[in-house]
Amino acid sequence: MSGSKTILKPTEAELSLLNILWKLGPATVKQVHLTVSETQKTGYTTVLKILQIMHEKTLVVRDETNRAHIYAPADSQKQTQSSLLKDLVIKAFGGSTSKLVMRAIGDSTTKEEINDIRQMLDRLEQESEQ
Amino acid sequence: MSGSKTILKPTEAELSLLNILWKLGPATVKQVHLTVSETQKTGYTTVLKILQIMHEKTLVVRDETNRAHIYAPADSQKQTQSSLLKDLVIKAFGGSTSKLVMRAIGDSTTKEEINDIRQMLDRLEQESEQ
DNA sequence: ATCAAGATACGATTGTGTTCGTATCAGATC
DNA sequence: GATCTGATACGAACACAATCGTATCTTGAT
Repeated sequence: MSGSKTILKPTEAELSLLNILWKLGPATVKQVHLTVSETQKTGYTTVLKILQIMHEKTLVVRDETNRAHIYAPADSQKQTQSSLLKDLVIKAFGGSTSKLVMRAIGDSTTKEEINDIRQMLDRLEQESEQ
Repeated sequence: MSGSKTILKPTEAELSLLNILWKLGPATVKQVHLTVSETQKTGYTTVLKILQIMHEKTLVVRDETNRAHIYAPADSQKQTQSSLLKDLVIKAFGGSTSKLVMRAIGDSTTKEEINDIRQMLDRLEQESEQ
């Protein structure tokens, strides 16, 4: 069920632009470039080119109504995060999500985070029990 | 404390060989290639080359005593998994491990896995409390 | 109509990952 | 010591990601 299609894995540069688009919402190249520039020095046309490539790959949708095109993520942040996780689970954790989760927890979670996670588990179990 | 060094991120092909080395223990190119061949068709020299590159990058150590060199992972599977997770947390989850964990749990864990994770949380909390 | 400003499109360059064919080397056997 | 075998080393080819300079296009103002 749900999405399917063969999973599209964004590259590193693409993912960083997706992060910006999820934060800004639909945006022009100019806006994206401006945001990028807060943390890195990257040329305008570099951002443009990557967005164009992402459009070809259907990682983003593009509204060409106006002269300055408006780009928006094709998939939700949630879907993309799930894809990337699934990929890592397969390639580095032998397909076991729980192994990944336990490694992640063991590494670097604070007490507050542990509580958040426990609540999440409770909620999940309730849902699946009724 | 612990490892540090700038995190060395294995590529996809490298990671697949690391998985084999963790499973086999120290092994020759021949052994690695044989194992690879169970699931993919990859040339012997391809495996050799990748192992050589990994050696240059210090992703593996190499025993050159005998004619057929013996390769072994430089870092533990645990360390590598942690590195990869950390990388994904930063690039796709805004640095929040708990967000990653919750996404992973929400996606695809079975009841048994949920129990495993809960036990892990309990253990963690006990440890940090004493 | 022309022009200037600001946008997209194109093309080249560079770097890196992956693959493998061929060359070379080392060691055992005759 | 010549040869055969099985290993490593080298180099080239291909693909893709990332970057950016330059060319082209569009539109509003003169």
